[in-house]
Amino acid sequence: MARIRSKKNSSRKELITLAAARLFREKGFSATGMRDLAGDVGVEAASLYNHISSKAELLQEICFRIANTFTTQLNELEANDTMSSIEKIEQVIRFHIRMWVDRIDEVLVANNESKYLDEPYLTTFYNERRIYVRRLEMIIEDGIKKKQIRKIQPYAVVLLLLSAVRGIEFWHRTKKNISAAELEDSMVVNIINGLAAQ
Amino acid sequence: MARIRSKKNSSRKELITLAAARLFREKGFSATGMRDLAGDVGVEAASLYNHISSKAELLQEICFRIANTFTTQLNELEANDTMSSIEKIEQVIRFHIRMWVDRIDEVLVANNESKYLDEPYLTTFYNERRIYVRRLEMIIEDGIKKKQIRKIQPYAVVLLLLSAVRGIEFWHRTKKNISAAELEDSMVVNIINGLAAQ
DNA sequence: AAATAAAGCTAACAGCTGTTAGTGACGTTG
DNA sequence: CAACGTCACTAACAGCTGTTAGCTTTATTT
Repeated sequence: MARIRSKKNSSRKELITLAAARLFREKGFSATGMRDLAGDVGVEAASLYNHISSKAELLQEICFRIANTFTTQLNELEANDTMSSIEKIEQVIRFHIRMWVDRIDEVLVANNESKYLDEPYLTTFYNERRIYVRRLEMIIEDGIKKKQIRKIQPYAVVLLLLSAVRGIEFWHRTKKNISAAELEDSMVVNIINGLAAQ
Repeated sequence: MARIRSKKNSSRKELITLAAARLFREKGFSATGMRDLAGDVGVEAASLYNHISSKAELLQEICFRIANTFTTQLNELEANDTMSSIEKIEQVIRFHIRMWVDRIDEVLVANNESKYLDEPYLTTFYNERRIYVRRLEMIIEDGIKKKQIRKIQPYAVVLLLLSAVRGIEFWHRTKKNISAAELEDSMVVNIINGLAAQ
């Protein structure tokens, strides 16, 4: 029987998924072959199928794992009613930056390669993302209503947040001499200062 | 003989290149097949080769045409010594926005698909882009020296410019009810105001 | 009208794509 | 030791890839 999912098995699949994320990010989903991936893992292409069921599944795994990570964090944040809107936004920004720094491969694949998801996953993924952005807007709207945040277009703010965080990628590539923590703090300070009322 | 390059010929290749830009943008370079492209143009795949010499050449054409367009504009701007630094930056921003609005397919391909260029084109392209960014920084440094621009990190400003303009894409997709001219003006006002000294 | 160039077509290629089938080696458990 | 699950291997597949060769049709020029 052996119903216990062996540690070897799950860590092997995990290793393959992370290697796939790195390759999909670097070369793009379509340009990455199963033989490339196998070579990276140190195995023949056919052997991969002892652990995964298809190339498409790898992309799904990467994209939805990231989507769920962001959604879960937002769930916890929304449930917390002791934080002000500004504090919530600060937590969101910190979380985005941390994800960008720690899990850059998966995040970039979810951003840039998700268009290669098959249906119905493609539609599901885009819906989840749309809802996520909408929920961020609602936090900001709430903050404006409570006069904790300057009166501005919530959608524009979300846009600013997302593209500011996106800028980290460049920064991260060129200025290696700044630590992740420093980066996080200085970004948060800059953005939050621009938002706070008065 | 007939040494005159017929209008038909050049416009046919142009048509193919623009269709390629649209497909490369939509589906990515690797995921776009010559049969897809041919279908879009209304022709069999083999017939494309009466006008172009390879798929790779199409990507080169798109990327370097865009690179040259930006570089040429910057050349003219640098040669002009009656403009202040702020005015020059304003012209740069306006140009970027106009390119983003008018030639979105080609610009996005040059941004996102250039990694699929073969050597030596890949290296050449990245070098041109690096030099372009460096030249923008120099305009800003010059403006700081002449006290026309606030004292800030030039590299950060260039980053801001480029990613702010990038945000237009989202905006453009969602808020169709604002004209390109309005968009350009409001973006320019916002960015320039943040930069000017005093 | 004859000649020539431009641009389409079909058929086919070699190589690569993701994936399956079948086999055997290894290590753990009964 | 026998049985079993895990996981690697080789060989092979059908379908797709960019591209070429050769031929024919359409348009332009002399």
